[in-house]
Amino acid sequence: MNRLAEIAKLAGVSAATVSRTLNRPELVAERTRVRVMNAVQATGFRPNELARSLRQQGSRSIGLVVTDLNPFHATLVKAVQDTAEQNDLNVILFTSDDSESREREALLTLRSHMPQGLILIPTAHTRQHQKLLQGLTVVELDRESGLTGTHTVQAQNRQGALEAVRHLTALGHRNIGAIFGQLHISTARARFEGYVQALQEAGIAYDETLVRYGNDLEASGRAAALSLLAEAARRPTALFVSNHEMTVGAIIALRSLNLKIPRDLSLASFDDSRLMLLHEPPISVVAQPTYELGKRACEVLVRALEGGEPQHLRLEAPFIPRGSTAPP
Amino acid sequence: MNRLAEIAKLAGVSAATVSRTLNRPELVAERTRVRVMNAVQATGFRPNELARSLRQQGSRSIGLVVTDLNPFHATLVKAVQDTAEQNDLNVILFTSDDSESREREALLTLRSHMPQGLILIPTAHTRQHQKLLQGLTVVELDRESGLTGTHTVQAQNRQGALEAVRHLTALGHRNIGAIFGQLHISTARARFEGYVQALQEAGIAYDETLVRYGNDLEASGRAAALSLLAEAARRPTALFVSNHEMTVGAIIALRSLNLKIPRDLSLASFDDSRLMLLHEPPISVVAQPTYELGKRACEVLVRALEGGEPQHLRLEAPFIPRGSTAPP
DNA sequence: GTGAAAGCGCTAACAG
DNA sequence: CTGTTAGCGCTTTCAC
Repeated sequence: MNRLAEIAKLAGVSAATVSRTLNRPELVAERTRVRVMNAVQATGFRPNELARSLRQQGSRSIGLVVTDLNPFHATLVKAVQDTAEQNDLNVILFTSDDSESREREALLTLRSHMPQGLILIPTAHTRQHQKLLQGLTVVELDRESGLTGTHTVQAQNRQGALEAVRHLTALGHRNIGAIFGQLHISTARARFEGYVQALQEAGIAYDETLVRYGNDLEASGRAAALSLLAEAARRPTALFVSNHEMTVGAIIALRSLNLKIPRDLSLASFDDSRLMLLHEPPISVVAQPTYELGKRACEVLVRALEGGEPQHLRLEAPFIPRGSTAPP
Repeated sequence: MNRLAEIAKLAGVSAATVSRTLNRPELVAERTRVRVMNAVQATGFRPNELARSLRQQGSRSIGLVVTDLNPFHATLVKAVQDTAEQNDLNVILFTSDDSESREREALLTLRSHMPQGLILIPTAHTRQHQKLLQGLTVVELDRESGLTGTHTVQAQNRQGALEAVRHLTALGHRNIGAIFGQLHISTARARFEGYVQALQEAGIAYDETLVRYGNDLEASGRAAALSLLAEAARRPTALFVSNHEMTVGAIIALRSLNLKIPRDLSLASFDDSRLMLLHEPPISVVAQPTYELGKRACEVLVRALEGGEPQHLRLEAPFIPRGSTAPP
């Protein structure tokens, strides 16, 4: 006997009535409703979500695919999770590690769970997985893949980078090194454009020997910083690093070279954290509203599920000058 | 027509045969198998997990309930996630925030998804949720609740704290302040015991005015440190903080009091991170093998699902002395 | 080695 | 307002 039928027997009604009481109580007579609810309370009954989702052709779950699980992503996940819970949704989490196969696997697995929708940090491979997104409400978070029909929630990456590098040029820096992610990732591209624009505004020629590209992980930031400081024809007096993990790598590199911030090199970076704040000196950063990004992504998804046009949110990412940036 | 039936038609067999081909290919003739697999490949078919789980009375999912989602937990989650994926399991994530209602909600929701098992960071309320764990294979991670029949995977908390405080006494400290979590949490209790033992070994009387208790979050560490340094009858010359977030809070407190580490106060803490490593001076820590903890928890769960005695793993948490600890 | 049929636990039409 | 019935997509007997 299934659980629902048990309750039904206990309350002396049919299974359908129990189901109705739980899902559309207004259709049930008060007397009956009370009787059923008592039985439900007494047994601690919860309908089987699998059966319910199967029957309803859709679950109360949403997918969340992140590219990694560093502190930035953890905050995003927490925000999505909290917001989902408020909307009676639960989250199936995947990590793609920016890998094509893991992303595909995540999307395939997700689909087989009949999710309501999907919040996704897209990767370079997302476009080729377009078919797997068919029929799903998709919110792209943090980055954008260029796919049409999806919603997007991201920071004002270009503007943030622009302000950071403007700050450096205003301090008098002319040789400004920079480390970005791969330029086919929208965030890296936007931050790169902000960097270039700030140079232009200051009348500084763009010099490709001052720029390196990593993969957003710490090790690549370290390698990029070492390469930049060892090889650059003109040694930079300031460094702009476009994500948190690579900044950590850069800081480690600077220490190994025994360079003092900001005396030997000014450092400005993307993504605030307590590490950046407690560093000596504190690091000047572009502060993305991380929790807010995740929260809004989930809210956009919820609204989208109720129907509506694609939404495209861009949250402000203010630059916060701190002790790591000084005149050359 | 359901998807399975579609494949069946395409391959000219019955639905049952398609199902067999996917799940128990050895029962199917080679010729048929090839034909079915071709149809599956061609269409990119994935069986509906909901239907499958319902029919099989069990899903391929495991629950993961963490108390928070700070960097420590993020690493645990990633480890569990990675290991689960290798075992063809997927993870349903919940955050309890150490709250009774959120933990109960998580367990109720989880049950309705027919999970294989559960990895759980227990809270003070887990014991009263014992009924909700009935029939589930449970691995307690990081902490232990005292429930019987569960598996446990945790660090050697007492030993770690013991070594840290021994280090402080060896340096000559006699007034050693300490900040712990609530003592009914097993990790806090074990670390407290390590602290007390180290004092005993050094012939130092335990002084309760030197001890504070927080809730494992940053703000409480800050408050505890301020209280300790402002009010303690004998001002401590060293401070042991028993978790990462509270250590961050303590560091902030020390700065606000303009106390220099280790000149004015030695600091030793629990949980390594890049923040601790890059802090100036680097913080001496008890380094839990965080990723390993999550990985082993998942491995224990997988093994437990195949049957077997309750396992109780305790991983070493070595103390790493760094620049934040010095003679008084 | 394969197909027909039943059923996992639930919800939605349809009667009454 | 409530009960009966069918069926979501799959797997698993049970025959053949």
